[in-house]
Amino acid sequence: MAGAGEDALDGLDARLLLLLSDEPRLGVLECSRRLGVARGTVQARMDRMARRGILRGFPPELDLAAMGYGLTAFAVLEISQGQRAAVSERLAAIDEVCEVHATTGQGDLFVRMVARSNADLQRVIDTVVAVPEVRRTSTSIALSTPVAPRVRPLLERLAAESAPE
Amino acid sequence: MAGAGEDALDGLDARLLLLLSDEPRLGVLECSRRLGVARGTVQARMDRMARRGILRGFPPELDLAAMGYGLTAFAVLEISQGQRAAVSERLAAIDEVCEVHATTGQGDLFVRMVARSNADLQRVIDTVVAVPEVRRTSTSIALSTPVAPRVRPLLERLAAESAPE
DNA sequence: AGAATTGCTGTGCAACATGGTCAGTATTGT
DNA sequence: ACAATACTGACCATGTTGCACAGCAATTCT
Repeated sequence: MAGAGEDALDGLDARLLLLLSDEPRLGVLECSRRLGVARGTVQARMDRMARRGILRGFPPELDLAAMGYGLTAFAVLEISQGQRAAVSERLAAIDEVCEVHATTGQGDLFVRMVARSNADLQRVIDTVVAVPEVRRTSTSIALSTPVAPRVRPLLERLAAESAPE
Repeated sequence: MAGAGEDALDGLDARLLLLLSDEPRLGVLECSRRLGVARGTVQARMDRMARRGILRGFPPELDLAAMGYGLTAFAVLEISQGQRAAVSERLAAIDEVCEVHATTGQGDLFVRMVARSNADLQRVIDTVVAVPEVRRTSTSIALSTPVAPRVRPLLERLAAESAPE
């Protein structure tokens, strides 16, 4: 065995995930061909990663902008002490709220939301700040996204670390 | 036709996307069965949404925490005027930087990053703030995620809007 | 050392899904 | 009334899936 942390991804796992990232609709068979391993191996790896919770599935990736929700905004909320759960719940009820994190530091909650237009965004922000336990908010609009959500570099590093024996 | 905005998603599109969100590995045939339409119809809808850029694909969804990257942190960067591109480029070169947005408001760039441990996070943050054009930073650590990235509510609204004739 | 375990390979098989095409039908637009 | 568009239901050849099997190598246990 590798000896070190055991239940970590090895090079093959990482290469498989990279392959699937690039061409997600590949079947198990194609993957096995491209990776140069047997089909059963790929199947076993995918099962194992799924069991471990690493590979959660293959959800459709939607482009909100293409769906009409061209605006993204972020908000940092400061809330009344002990109201995190209550506020989170209310935020979760707003369709346009796509993500909420509780954070350390000045703000307490960090919110990502989308909207169709400036007017729509105004409405969404108003809805968010209308949550009673919210004391102070500071919002900003995303102008561009120099780095879109990605995991690839980490996978590549894993693949590089484990492979070059 | 619907009469209104034409190139919008209709109820069937939305229901298809919802279905795929719930069970992403469903084949075209299964989808057609569950939606009660012909296979060709599903195929046509998926092709159309793909052409329009709405449906970008089916990338594997990975759980970074399960992969060992249990910590997520956010940073707001204030940078020297006109250096956005330069800074973005440097940030993109850092593996642990998973997302960067340029924003309005006080901060200029908003960064999401991950790390394996506190020590690792320290290192990552140091790397980020070491970018020369960065003037001021404020980082916070994600303690929890009351609302994980989601699109579902928007799809459900679409499905509800178009369907109930 | 010898035995057992584990992981990968390569094969075979039946069941099923895929992409393609085609004709028939309803609905919408001119 | 005619053309265009969208959906249906069927067909086909091909490829893929899930499963089980035996052979092999490396590693770990006793």
